[in-house]
Amino acid sequence: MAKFYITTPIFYVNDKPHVGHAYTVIVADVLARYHRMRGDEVFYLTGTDEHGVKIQEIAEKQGKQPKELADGISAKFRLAWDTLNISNDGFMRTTDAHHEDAVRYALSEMYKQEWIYKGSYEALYCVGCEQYKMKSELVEGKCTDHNREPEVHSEEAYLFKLSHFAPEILKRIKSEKIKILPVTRHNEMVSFLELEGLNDIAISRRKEKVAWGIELPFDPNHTTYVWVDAFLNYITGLGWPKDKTRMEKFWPANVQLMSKDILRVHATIWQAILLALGLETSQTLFIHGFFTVDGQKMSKSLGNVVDPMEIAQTYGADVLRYHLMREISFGSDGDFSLRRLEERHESDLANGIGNLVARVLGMAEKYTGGKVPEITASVFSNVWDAYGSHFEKFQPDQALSAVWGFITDVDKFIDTEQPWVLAKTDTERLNFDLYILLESLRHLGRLVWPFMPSTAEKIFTQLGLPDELKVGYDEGKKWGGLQPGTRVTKGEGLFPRLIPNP
RNA sequence: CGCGGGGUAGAGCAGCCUGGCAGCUCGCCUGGCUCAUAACCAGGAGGUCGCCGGUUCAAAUCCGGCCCCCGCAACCA
Repeated sequence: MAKFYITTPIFYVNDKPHVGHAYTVIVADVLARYHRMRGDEVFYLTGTDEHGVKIQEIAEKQGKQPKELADGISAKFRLAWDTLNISNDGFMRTTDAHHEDAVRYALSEMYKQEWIYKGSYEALYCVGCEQYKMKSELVEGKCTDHNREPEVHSEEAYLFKLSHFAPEILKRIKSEKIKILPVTRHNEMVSFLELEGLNDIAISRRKEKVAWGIELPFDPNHTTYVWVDAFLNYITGLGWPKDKTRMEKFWPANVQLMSKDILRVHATIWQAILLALGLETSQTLFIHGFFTVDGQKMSKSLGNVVDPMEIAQTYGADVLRYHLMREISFGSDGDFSLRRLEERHESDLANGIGNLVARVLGMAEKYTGGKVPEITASVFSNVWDAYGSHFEKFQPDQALSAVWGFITDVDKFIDTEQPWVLAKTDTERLNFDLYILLESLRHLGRLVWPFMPSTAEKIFTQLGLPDELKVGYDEGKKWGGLQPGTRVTKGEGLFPRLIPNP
């Protein structure tokens, strides 16, 4: 039995989840469920990143302790993922005690081996604000509030010997030992490393500056900065360093999903930390794009941030899952639009899968009293081959396309066979066709399960197959799994139209 | 010369890596069917694949140049 370990980034708890977070988590969920369906032993990890000066500041503004703030937002993420039916096996919080212990352990180890050394860090201090600034907060090198260049303060810090690992990392990326997908991202990283290389980076801040963080075990005046803390979740989530069996079974991760903005740090700093700790590097980094909303950048100031909870509550989790997986070509940027979501709901879900299921079960009730006929037969080309190969190539959107092609084939079959005529003229052929149709719905349920788990379960219920998910992958994709005599019932429509036609 | 993505039918997108009849969804037109959530099926109209040049028997696809749009600029998925 193969293992499959998949991770999403851990999300920063400065605000509640938005549709971009949801997208990453849904993609990971679809891949995780697909591998579970195949019978692989799966571990799916997500979580929240909770330390740092920003959290400290937001908490102060709200008159809260940082931990209190983090608890609240972290809970919102978990609730959102429950609502979206995300099947993660672990949820890491960087404030979990065993994570903090592990981070201290990692820091000590790296310090002992001199991968971490004392040096200095150049901080930018704006006298006007009386605050340190990030490079990203400056416009043309100036503080936006005071229109002046910040002073450069040199500050004691601990540095990580990232530069040492650059050649090895480049080698591994080139040889695809660390595989970066899609190809354009691989090329991007290779040229970045070849042209610019890597400098050592500061991994600590003075405690008076960033109090909300994990103290360095070898210097209580410093807390560790985001890198060591956040990245380690990918292995502390497996119980590292204590739980050796789980670590040995699942590490290295088969797929680490992320969006393009954090590729660089994952392909460099994170891999270097692993090397420094004597661990295997990641197998695959899969990079997806960003969303715009109705063609515009999603931002708080524009007020167009999409809340996945609202969408799920209005339309249903499966509708959002389907839409995101189908609409966005996996790996590239995409646009999120409610109008498109509603369009897809009507055409693909209501008219497509919803109508087909109702159509077939309606006929079964009408013509055979809801009993699966005694005849078994197959006519459709094997949709499973295309489906599986798309998944192997990390193209879940293509896999979905193949499933919808299958739906069209079944609709076509009904039109060609005209069961409503056969009902009057040829009972044997009618039964033959009905078996094919009902069995097709069983396959449809299985195909759709990784994407839309609730919908799949509804289909199985209507087909009288409560235990269908317990059937193994190879067994389940064979034709003829539906037993003659099974009692089927046309239940509630899967996706009632939002706008009934006149 | 900072990095990257994009410009393909009225709208939204795929195809480009690995050249070989330009494809999908929505919308529109015509026809069929009546089992189904007025759903389904067939046929059709609609595109100088941003512009210019090159390579090639053959270019949306490869190469060079230009124009326009959009992100990012080592913690916003």
